[in-house]
Amino acid sequence: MRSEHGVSLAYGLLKTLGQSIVTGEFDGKTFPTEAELCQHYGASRTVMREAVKMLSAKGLLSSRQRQGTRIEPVDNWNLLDPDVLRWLMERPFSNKIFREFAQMRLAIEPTAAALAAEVQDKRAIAQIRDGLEAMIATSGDQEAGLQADIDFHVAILKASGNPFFWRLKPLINNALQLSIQLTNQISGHTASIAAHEAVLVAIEHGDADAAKQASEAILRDSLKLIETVK
Amino acid sequence: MRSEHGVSLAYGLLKTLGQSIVTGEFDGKTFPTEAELCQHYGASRTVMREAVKMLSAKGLLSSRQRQGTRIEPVDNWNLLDPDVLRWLMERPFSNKIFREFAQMRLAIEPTAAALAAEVQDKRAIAQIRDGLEAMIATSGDQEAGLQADIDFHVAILKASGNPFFWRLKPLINNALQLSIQLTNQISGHTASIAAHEAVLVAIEHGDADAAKQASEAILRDSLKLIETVK
DNA sequence: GTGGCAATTTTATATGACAAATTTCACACG
DNA sequence: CGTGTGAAATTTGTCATATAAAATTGCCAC
Repeated sequence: MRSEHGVSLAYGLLKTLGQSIVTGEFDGKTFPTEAELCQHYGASRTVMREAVKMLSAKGLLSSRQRQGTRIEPVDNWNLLDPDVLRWLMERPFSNKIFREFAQMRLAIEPTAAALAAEVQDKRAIAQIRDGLEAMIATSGDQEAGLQADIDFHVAILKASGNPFFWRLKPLINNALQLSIQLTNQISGHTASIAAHEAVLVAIEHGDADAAKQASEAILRDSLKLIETVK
Repeated sequence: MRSEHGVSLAYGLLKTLGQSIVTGEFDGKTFPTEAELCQHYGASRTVMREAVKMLSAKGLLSSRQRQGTRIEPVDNWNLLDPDVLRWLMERPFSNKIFREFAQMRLAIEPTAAALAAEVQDKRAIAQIRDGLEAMIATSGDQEAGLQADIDFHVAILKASGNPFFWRLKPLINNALQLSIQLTNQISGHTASIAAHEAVLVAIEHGDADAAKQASEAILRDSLKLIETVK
């Protein structure tokens, strides 16, 4: 999806610069001027400015005439932007942010599951079931199993009917895809098919409380797993 | 904060175009080409492209050579970007999104309050108290009272120690500031000072469960208020 | 030393030119 | 009549250069 993002110079610079910023490559130094950036990366001012503007839109940079471009305080970075979160999670020693993200999921997904039980969006619920069945079917294949796990969780967000929950899809996608590097295992999904099924059944039965409990159980487990990683 | 965003041409176009997109001004029509946009808004290609790139960074647009620029499906809009959410809430008939946002707060803030009770960040807790006291002190002044209410809630997010929660600050700021237009009243904060105090006290006592319950009570009330608006 | 003016630095904007990608269209050929 | 092939057209992507505007720095007069 959106493969063109990788190819154009502007999007390439977006990624390169974004990663450099979050990994702290510019810490201490003053951020380069446009001219220096162009020189360093061999790009024209046009594309460099477009990249800087995109990073500004994500809260990482800000520019002012005569003063130059600065890296914004981390508090202003838009953590909830898929690119930003991905860059943060890709860098070494990212345990902390994985843990914090898991904690946020723990706040959101059980509520989403409860809502899904109330809303009863049949099509979306069918997608949750598809995810679960794919998890079962792919219990051998790690790669496909992870994707099925992801599909299951994001389908619940969709079934909640709330677009704010649904919008976490790309974040969860990134986080779970990358979490393997951290835990060296597929978030234990094969072990927890029963737990996942409990969520689905509760949603299908319209039992909001049970759905919430079951979802919470899954996430507490995965949070526990992440917390074992030092 | 960031006053320059209002003045420069690029940021002006960002806002104008962003609002036009979310209010559906381009629905049905094909999105204009760069040349047409420049013509229409009297801007140079340089700034127009920078504005389009920023909107692309927020998920509203995407461009491809020869094919032109298109508005992305709503599902791809980054709802969790402060600008995008603000544009959506500013448009007429935005009840739905206010309700959905309140629902998300209901998932997050009680968890944040519980975490705050556990973490015991003294400085952040002091800010929660500051917010509450400002709410009491400003019970006459609507404007200041709202700001105090906002400060109270975002201070809890900060006290949770989780940057994902903390990142909701600008969203909540926007939402509460704008909610007056919707409900024609200051989210009933004067009436609920006791409820707010209950949250603070629970956090100070390190009682996570009580903090969660009390926070949930406040948010259920404000959600109820929003739901009365047709 | 102090106020103000001038020089300097850096981003902001404008314009023109060409490159690259992708669709459209016409034409030749079977 | 279909079909593929290549040329033309369209639109964004990239580059280079010039000028404007803002804000800092420094100098100079008083």
